[in-house]
Parts: sequence; structure tokens; C-alpha cells
Amino acid sequence: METLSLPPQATQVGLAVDVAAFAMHAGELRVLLVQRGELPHARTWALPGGFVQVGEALHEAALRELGTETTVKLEPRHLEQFYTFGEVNRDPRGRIVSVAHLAVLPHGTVEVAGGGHTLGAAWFPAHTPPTLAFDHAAILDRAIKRLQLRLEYANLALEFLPDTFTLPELQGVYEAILNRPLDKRNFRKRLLAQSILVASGERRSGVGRPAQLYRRAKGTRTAAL
Amino acid sequence: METLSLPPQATQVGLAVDVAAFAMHAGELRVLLVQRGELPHARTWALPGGFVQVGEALHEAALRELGTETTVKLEPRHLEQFYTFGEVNRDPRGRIVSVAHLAVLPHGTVEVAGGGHTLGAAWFPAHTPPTLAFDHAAILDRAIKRLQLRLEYANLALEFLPDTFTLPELQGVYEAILNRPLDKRNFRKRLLAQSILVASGERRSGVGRPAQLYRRAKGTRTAAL
DNA sequence: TCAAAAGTGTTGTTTGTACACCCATGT
DNA sequence: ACATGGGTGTACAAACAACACTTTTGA
Repeated sequence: METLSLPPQATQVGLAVDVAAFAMHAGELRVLLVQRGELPHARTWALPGGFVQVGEALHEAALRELGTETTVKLEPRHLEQFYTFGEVNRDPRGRIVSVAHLAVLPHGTVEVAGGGHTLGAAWFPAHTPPTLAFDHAAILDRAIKRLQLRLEYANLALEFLPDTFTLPELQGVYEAILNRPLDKRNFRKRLLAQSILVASGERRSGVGRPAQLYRRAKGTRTAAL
Repeated sequence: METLSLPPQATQVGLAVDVAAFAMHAGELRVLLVQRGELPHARTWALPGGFVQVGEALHEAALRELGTETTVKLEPRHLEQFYTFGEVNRDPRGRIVSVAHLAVLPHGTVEVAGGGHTLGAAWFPAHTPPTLAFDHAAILDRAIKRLQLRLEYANLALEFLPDTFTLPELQGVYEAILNRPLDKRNFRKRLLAQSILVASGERRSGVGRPAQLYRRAKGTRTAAL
């Protein structure tokens, strides 16, 4: 297929991916950050990311960066590109355009460690992140907005939880992402009306009254736009 | 600012923009296409597009391509990127990633002619386009979906019309974009309830009963997400 | 028996949708 | 007078928002 050649001006702009990967920890929405080990912005926190390889699809590059910049293998339940950041001076190394991705990691994804070019990796509160390198604060901002949008109509909240979960847990995910409290009765009414949840009959022991366990009904996984 | 250098693997992927530019003609939603003058896909129709230059923002590249691939200067009322297409084999010349943009051209933008590398430019029905080069059919498809989404909550329909317009004209824009008829009474109720339209008192002569003219209320232009 | 968390209904408001006739003008 | 397109209101259904007490368990 390489019968025609790329014109020279086609290869002067660098193409990267950055990934805003979210998970729930301690009832809070957290985002995965890596501490840069190289200039520019050495020692500051940043979204995991890197350059797209020639034979690699964009989502593959995003997955690879999630895997190599952190030691533990991460298997996102959801991955979608949401915006492409191309300001001319967003990176001091030259003209680099970044296709930003949103990832959702399932419950239990806790241990992460730096790998590759990074000094470390850790989870941070998504709504109150530390100072970030490059334009990553803007990228994170937009990622959260997209996540909030998706929540409303693509059952994305379930991807944060294990296979079985209680309604209060699910409501906690919604509240953590939307960053505001929700009414318990209206929440239950709305969710159950969608009939994407089925009670698994069991109950989970805890401090107060045990909660009904639910799981997602078969065939109700909605594809991302 | 060029104190740090781009790593070599950063420059192996070509970055382009493609633009789906829409306008209303004869009560129909039309999209601007150019006929390619070069391989690959010589003589087939395609969305206007081309490579991003080093010192150029993405939206500037989109505007430039709109201007150089057509002779008449086009001044879009709305321009936003909506998705980045990066399939590995989408272009036989090599690895080229395209940031796709959606543009809305105002009423009266009729004459276009080929320029640059193209054999010609013309408007085509957006819902029934001819065979398109590369993956441009998929890009156009997604552009129309985005346009339909925007319509619902970003008053984008007004950008297709001149400063003053009648409600039946506005309804025609909605129907052309959504590709389905709307109820006249409900449409008027909904639009007037938003109070973004003010009657300009005048009337326009035509065949039947004259229609009330409206214009957009000041300060009601909503920024694109 | 107390603390802690789960569960449950009703009411009013807003939003959306279906639907048919009269009005103002030009010919 | 008639043809052409513009303009108007109501009734039902669905979705959404506010709001407080009872139930089940473990300690």
C-alpha cells in the first residue's frame, strides 16, 4: 500500500495521545497521574501519554501508554477519544498535537507504580488535582465534563463497579462524578425504571441494614458514540 | 522556545484536517465537496482538507483548507472539531491522522469553485452524498450526527440564516438537518419560549400571508463546547 | 436499645406531543 | 373567490423534583 509517498510537510507535526483515566477510590473520583522524569516539566504531575507509533491506532496508543507508564497492567472498561488539543505552543519541544482519551478503570484498580520515563504514578482526586504539566489541566477539565455527559446517557457508572453492587454504591459513583448529592428516592426510581439492573437476590453484610445486590442485565452494555 | 527537540518517532505520523462544511440551499442541507485532482482517488469527491502546518492551529488549518480548495472566500459562522480519525490504513499514502471539523456557512454562500489541487468544488445533498474518497463517508456521517446534536442545544440553526428570518424558514432549517418533519405549533412554542428571538416588526412579502420577521436577541450567541 | 444505613410514595411542576382550523395576502 | 402559506390553543402523557419516615441489621 506504500505506493504513494507522504509529502514532506506532512511529517513536521508530532502526534501524541494523552489519557485521563478515572477510577473510584474511597468514595471519591480519582484520576491517574504520572510524575514526569524528563524535561520539560520534570517532577511535575501529568496525564499519562506519549507519541503515536506509525502502525498503531489511536486507541492502541492510549492503551499502550496506560500500560507502560504504570507498572501494573490496567484494563479499562471504557476508552474513548474526546478531544484533540492542538494549540501551537502547548508543548515547548515543538508542535505536538494530542488526541485526548477518557478511560474508566474498574473497581479494585488501586496499585499503580511509575514505569517507563516516569518517576511514579498515583491516584489523585479528580476534582482537586495538583498542578499539572503542559495544558493537562484543561484536558482533565474537559475529560470530567465528558464523563459527566456520558454518565447521563451511557450507563458509564456501572463500569466503575464490580459485577455486583448495591444501589447506594451506584449512587455514590454518580455523586462522585457529578460532584453533587442526589436524592435517594428519585435516583432509585430512575435507575430501576431503565430496567438495566437485575437484583441478584443476595445481600451484602455491613454496618447497617444489608442492601440488595444488583447486576447489569444481559445485553444492556451500550456502545460509546 | 525550541530549546528541547522532538524525538524522532514524533514526526512519522502525518496530521491533516478535513472539513465538513454545511449550508442550506433550496430548502435542503448541503455539504461542500471538492473533486480530487491527484492520486489517490483522483476525480472522486472528497471533503476539503489537507495537512496541518507547523505554525498553524487546527482551526486555522481548517479555515485555510476551506479557502484554498475553493476559489470563493468562505467565512464560516461556526467551526468546531468533532472527531479525530486515525485508522492505520485510512490513507494509502501512509499513516495520516485527520482532525475532522464541522463548519456552518451562512445563507447566500452559493458560488464555489475548485482551487489548489482540486478539479472543482460543489454543493451536494448532505443526506445523499456521492461516493467519497478515503473514509470521508464515515466522517460526513459523524458530522451530520454532531450537527443534529448541536442543533438541539446550541441554536446552531440560526447560523444558516441571514440576520432576519421568519419562523417557517427557521423550521425549514431544523427539518433539513434532522431530516424529518416537525410540528409547526410545537416548534413555534418551543423556539419562542427560549426567548432568543425578537420580532423585528417588519414583514416579508411572498405568495401567501406575510410572515413575521425575527432576529436573534443580543447576547444570545452560545459558545460551542 | 441504639446507631447506622437501606428502603419506600405522593404531589406538584415542567416538558413534550398530538392534533385542526382561521387569517392575511396576491392573483 | 380562491390559492398559498402564516399563525394560533388545548388536552393528555411523561419526566422530573421536592420531601420524611420506617425497616433491618450488628454492636
